[in-house]
Amino acid sequence: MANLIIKVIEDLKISLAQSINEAIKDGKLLDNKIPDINIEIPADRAHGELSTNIAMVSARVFRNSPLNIAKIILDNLIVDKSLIEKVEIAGAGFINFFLSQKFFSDCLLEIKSMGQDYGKCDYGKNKKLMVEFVSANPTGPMHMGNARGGALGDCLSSVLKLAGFDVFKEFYVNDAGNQIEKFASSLDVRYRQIIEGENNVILPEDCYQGEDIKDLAYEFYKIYGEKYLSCDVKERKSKLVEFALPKNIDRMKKDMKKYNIFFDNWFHESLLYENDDVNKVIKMLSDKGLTYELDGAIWYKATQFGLEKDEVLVRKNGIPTYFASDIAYHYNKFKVRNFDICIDIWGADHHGHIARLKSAMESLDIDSSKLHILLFQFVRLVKSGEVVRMSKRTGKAIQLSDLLDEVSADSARFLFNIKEPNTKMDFDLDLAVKEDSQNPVYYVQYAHARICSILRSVPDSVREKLEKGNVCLDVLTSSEERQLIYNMALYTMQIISCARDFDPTRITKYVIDLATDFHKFYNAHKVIFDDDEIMLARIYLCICVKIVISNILRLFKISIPEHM
RNA sequence: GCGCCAGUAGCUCAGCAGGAUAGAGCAACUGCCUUCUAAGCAGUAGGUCAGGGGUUCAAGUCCCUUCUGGCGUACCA
Repeated sequence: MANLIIKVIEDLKISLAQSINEAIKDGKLLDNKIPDINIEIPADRAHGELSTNIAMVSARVFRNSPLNIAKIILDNLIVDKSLIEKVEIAGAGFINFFLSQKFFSDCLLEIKSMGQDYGKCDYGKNKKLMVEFVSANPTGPMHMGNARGGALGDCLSSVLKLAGFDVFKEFYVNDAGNQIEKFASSLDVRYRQIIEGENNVILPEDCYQGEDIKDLAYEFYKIYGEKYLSCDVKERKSKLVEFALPKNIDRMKKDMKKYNIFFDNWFHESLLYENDDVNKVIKMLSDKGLTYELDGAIWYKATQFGLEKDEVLVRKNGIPTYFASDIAYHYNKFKVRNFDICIDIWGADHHGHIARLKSAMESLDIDSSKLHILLFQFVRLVKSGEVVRMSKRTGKAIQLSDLLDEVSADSARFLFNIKEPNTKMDFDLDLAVKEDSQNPVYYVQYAHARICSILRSVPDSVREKLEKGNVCLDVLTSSEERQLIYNMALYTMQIISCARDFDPTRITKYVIDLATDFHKFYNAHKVIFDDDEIMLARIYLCICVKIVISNILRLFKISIPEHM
């Protein structure tokens, strides 16, 4: 499945290494260790399609000038002339490679023959990987942060899958512990307020203040009336939670569906309590002498591992902390379900949790480097140049569902994947609903629709020739055509680099670039015109661009319009 | 105070494992549709890459430091 450009680069590295070894053998270069050979993509195509800085990097090792070293390497260098037509030394000692017309033609043949599979590779082969994302608290509605995390997590999962990983997507439902207790108390107060009057029952400050709690209590009241007013508090609370929690979880599932996100599993935190897993990991830590009791609480000796302070595992009220159950959860991911790599996507406000979780994992003999935490910074919603905090319609804090009422899932998924996760972002509502080129998702979709339009106007006679396969691609020599082909040639490498860095946002930028290359080509050249040979080649090129663009849109679950 | 993240054109941001002359879009100005979708393209103008040191053949990119902003520093999650 080796992709053409990747193969060319690998071969080139071998050739360069051979050439250098040859020169060492001949005494032309000092017999020292050769630095790693890097092949780069020059920013300026005047410098060729590929280049290496090996002569500069090795100047010190060989105690020679970069230009001399480059000359010596070039003297011995044997490359595949059918794919690399020119090699030159430039600048301070770069060695630049110019790819042949055959390479460009072969790229198109590869794309066309792989079709929907173009971009697939085995970079992550045999690696079982989990992406856990969104994992919104089920005590309330989902917010803008969940929207960003959701788009990032889902698209990252797709990229990793394409890169060959065995990907499992999970939503962690925090349906246990302290915040459920808080949820219960909040519901309880609201329920009693309905019956006894708002002024007669006070909502404590540490309860959830949101309107959604009131709504849930009211729904409960509509069904059961005052039935649970006089019963035991504990029973009332548990009835309220039993009623409200599934409703919230259902709503999250609906929101996710609307957002085109489907999880392989919704993992309930409560399961860790039912199976006593939380107590088990606490006991494991205790058995290693890593816990102690103070003020009625059980603490983890985090300071023993260089962290700032020790952390509570079990509160004095007996309820384990989020930290404790998260240790159990990650123990489950690695030691029970045997994932090789786990990626957690968190809002940046959780970053303080990383060090202690990793520390606890190491204490449980789990290699914490297998856990990657992807942090994303906060999102602000902006409309008409102003920050929007509340929904005008409902008067409540902006929720994910409000966003999706205004903005298409296509637009939201794309725009949340434009900015690198670890930078703050303003989500521009005006831009997101705009159906023109300013909205990058339309810009890309438009390129696809344009191609479809061209393909629709291909004359039947030409279509027949195309199907017979009599296409000579060597006539695609203009700078626009070459740029377009070369960019498509790099797609698989882009996928690998995104998978390596766990960053889906580069693919978004890549497809925008590709769309630009296509629009430029479109304006510079006519596809349907009187020269059959060139027409056939350009149609073939268009088909390939359509393949790559639609592969990416499909990857990100964004619609692929044929007309716009 | 300490820790994490950020600071690039008037605005919003790219800059992919340090590479060649720092790039887009928006806003401003100028062109390109009797010809495959102008939701497009070409051009002009716009910069002390927050400041200062350092490492390197080469620094927006790495290190140190100062300044500015966000977040964290709970028996919240």
